[in-house]
Formats: sequence, structure tokens, C-alpha cells
Amino acid sequence: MRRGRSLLRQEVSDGIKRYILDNKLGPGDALPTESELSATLGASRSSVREAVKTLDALDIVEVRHGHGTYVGRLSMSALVEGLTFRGLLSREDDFKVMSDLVDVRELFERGMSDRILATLADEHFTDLNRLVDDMEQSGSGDGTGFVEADRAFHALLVAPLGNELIGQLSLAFWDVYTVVVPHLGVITSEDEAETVTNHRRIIDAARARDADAFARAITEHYAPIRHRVDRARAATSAGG
Amino acid sequence: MRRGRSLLRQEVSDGIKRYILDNKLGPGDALPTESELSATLGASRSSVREAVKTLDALDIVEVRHGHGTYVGRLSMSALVEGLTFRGLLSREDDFKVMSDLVDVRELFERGMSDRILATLADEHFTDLNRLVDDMEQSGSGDGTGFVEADRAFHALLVAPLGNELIGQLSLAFWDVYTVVVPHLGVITSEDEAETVTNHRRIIDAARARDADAFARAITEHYAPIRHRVDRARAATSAGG
DNA sequence: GCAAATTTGTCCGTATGTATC
DNA sequence: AGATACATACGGACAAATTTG
Repeated sequence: MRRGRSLLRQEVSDGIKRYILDNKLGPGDALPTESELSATLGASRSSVREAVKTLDALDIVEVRHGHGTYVGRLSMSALVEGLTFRGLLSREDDFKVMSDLVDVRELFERGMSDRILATLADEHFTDLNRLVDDMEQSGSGDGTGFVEADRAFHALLVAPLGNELIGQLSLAFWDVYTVVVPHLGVITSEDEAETVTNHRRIIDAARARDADAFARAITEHYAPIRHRVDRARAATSAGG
Repeated sequence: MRRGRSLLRQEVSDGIKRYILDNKLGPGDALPTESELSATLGASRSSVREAVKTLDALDIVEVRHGHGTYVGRLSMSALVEGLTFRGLLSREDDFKVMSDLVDVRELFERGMSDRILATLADEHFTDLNRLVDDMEQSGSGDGTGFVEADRAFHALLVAPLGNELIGQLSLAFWDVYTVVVPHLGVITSEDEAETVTNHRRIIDAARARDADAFARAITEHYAPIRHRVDRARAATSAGG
């Protein structure tokens, strides 16, 4: 088997991507079996499997045990996993990654404030208010309801923009923050009451179409989050 | 061999990540060989290899043929590959992904305008000007010099922020756009002279510390880029 | 509920290509 | 050049999961 210079696994990976593009497949559509790909692309099943695994990591394909291989959802899962690991590894780096991450989260919601205020309709406000109600009630109960409502709140905030990429990136960064923050090393007492208050302030400013108040509410909402990361950074540099 | 519920490959992947975290390794540090990992984690070489390939796709590890396996650079390569494929696949979707992408690129530079203006120093202006000079000269020659200078320009613009994450995301989106735009299907006559002019306007506004002019210059710079994508979207919906 | 068929998951052994010393 | 260490690739076999009859 003569192989020029590039890796066979890479050629197989490219071949699978080309197959999806040429056949105009979309998320959920079925791909040939590993055996068929092996025959078509002229590589052993082992090489095909390794190629499929790299595409699976990027959510370009999705493998279901005993069922088959399908086109993936093309989500931000790879970004989440990579950034999460980077955040966990950044202990030596004083968690600077997390600090930068909070900046980006605030940038998305602040930088899009004009368009958010312009597109938010009455229905959105009722949905947002309902979510904050959920946060308030489930706060004393199990903690999972609170964080899920918080996630949905930030998703709904940028949803009316119609820019799915921003919505997905925003949620991806939320996911990374939520996973990494328990590992920051300091007691990050999630003041749920404060979060509820800040969320309500964001809704009120948006409903009043007050751009300045909205931007201020966003900043105030991220202030305690930023403070949590900064405390962890200070503790690390002092203790380490 | 009994295994609970999760896949062995996943356990191996988690084991490798844990090894990196526990030993506080950083990019470039060596990992155990595949054989050692196989013995340590209790899995065959095949399973280890597949796990390593998924981590390689996320740039968490980096494999050098005949040399060994090392901790990766934790770059945005996975985001670039995933978004690029999504952009190429979005023909049916009227290239909406690309339209959203341009929004995000502009958001980064517009949303950070205040901090950019506050942190840009004299040295940065000379570097930026030199890059635009390069673009002007290499414009008539080979096209590679132009695009590289353009990439460096946008990198330098957000570099003084000190937020590496924004810098890397900004470049990642630049990479995706540059790869996908030739496949948009319409003649996207890259008006290099116009790009040079717009870049100079951005520098001038920054030098004058004029926030409004800076924001306007950014918008005007992305206007033709946005127009290119919109034309492609219109052509696709009309032709298909 | 059982059994067969299909498909992916895992393992082993071997040979080859690549980089280092 | 030779030797060594390592990743790459192959082929076959069996296990596990899912669907279907």
C-alpha cells in the first residue's frame, strides 16, 4: 500500500466529509457502514474507525452503537470540551482563561444590546419573567432547576436576534463556565437571590427600551461572576 | 470484560485528560506511549488509539508520527474545522451561517472598541500601518501576502486587549470566512484597494481616539464583506 | 420473549513508516 | 548505516447494542 505523504486517516476523514457535501446530507442523515466506507475509500476498517472518531469529536458525524453512523448536529460540543479542559488546566495560569471567558459572555449581551432591545417582543418578556420565577422558586429546592433556568434565560435573551451562531456560542461559554467554576478552588457561594434580582433588572430595562440601563444591568449581572473568578485567581497566586 | 455502561474509549479519553490535569502538564509536554497508556488504563492499543484521535481532534493532545504523543496547544482548530464544514454544508441554508459569522466578527471589534482605543499605543499604530503597507504592495503580486497581512491586521487590532480568548476566536472566525468564501458560488471580487482604504480609516480613527469614527470605520469595513455573503445567499435562493 | 441479522465496540498479532541516536 | 522506539496501518475474530421478525 503506497501512501504519498499525507496520512491515510486524514484522507479517509476528508473522503467522509466530501461524501456528506456531495450528497447534500444534513444532520441525522445516515452514512454508509464502516465496512462500506472501508471498501469505498480503500482503507482498513481500523483506519476508517479512527477517522470517524475524529469527525465524531467535532460533531460532524454521530455514531450510535449497534445502529450506524449519521451526520452530526454540527454543534459547539468540541468548543465546549476544549475550552473546559483549557479552563481546568489553567490553574497554573491563574484561571486567566476563565476571566477572558466572562469578558466574552458580557460582550455578546452588551454588544448586541441595541438589536436585542429592538427585537424583544411581549412574548419574550413573559417567557423571561417565567424563567426568573422558576429560578426564585426552585432556588431553595434542588439546585438543578436554578441553573437550568439560568441557562435558558441567557439563551432566550439573545434568541430574538435571529443569529443562531451567537446564541450557540453564548450557551457554549455558559456551559464552560458552569462546569469549570466548581473547580476554581474558592467557595463560590452562588448568591441565587442576587442573580434573580439582576435578571429582573435586565428584563425591566429591556421592557423600558432603555439602552443605557440595559447595558448597566448586564454589567452589574456579570460583576459578581467576574468577582468570583478574580477571587479564585488571587487565591491561586497567593497559595501557589 | 464487563464494562458498566459507558464506552471504554470514553473512559480512556477521560483517563488521559485526568493524567494531564493531575500531573499539571502543559502544551508540548510528553505523554506516555500508546503501549504504556494501554497497560495503565487497561485497554487495548486500538481503543487507546481511537481515544487519542478524539483528543487530537480537539487539540488536547498532539501526535507526532514516530516520535510520541504530547499535550496539544489547546487552540481553536476544532472550532475552525467544525464551523468551516458547517459553512460549506449550509448551501441549502442560504449560507446563513456565514452571515451570522460576519456579525460575530464585527461584534468583536465594535463591542471592544472602547477598550481597544484605550489600550492601543504608538507601537501598535506603526505595526498596523506597516501591515497595511504590505497589503498595498503585495496586492498586485501574489495574493497570499495580502490575505496574510489582512489576518495579521485583525489579530493586532484586538491583541492589546490582553484577552487571548477574544483574539483566538477572532482569528478562528477569520479563518473560517477565508476558507468558505471562495465556495460561495458568486464572483467575490476581493476589492483589495477598498480593503486597504477601510483599514487605514480604522487606524486613523483609533489614533484620533474617536470612538464613534472607529465604530463607523469597523461597520464600513464589514459592509462589503457582508454584501458579498448576502449576494451569495440571494443567488442561492434564486438559483435553487 | 426469543432469535437472527446488522452494525459498532474491542481485542490481538503482524508488518510498515518515521524519527532519533 | 545500524539500532531502537514509536506511531501507522492492516486483517481477522469475538463481544455488545440495536432493530426486526
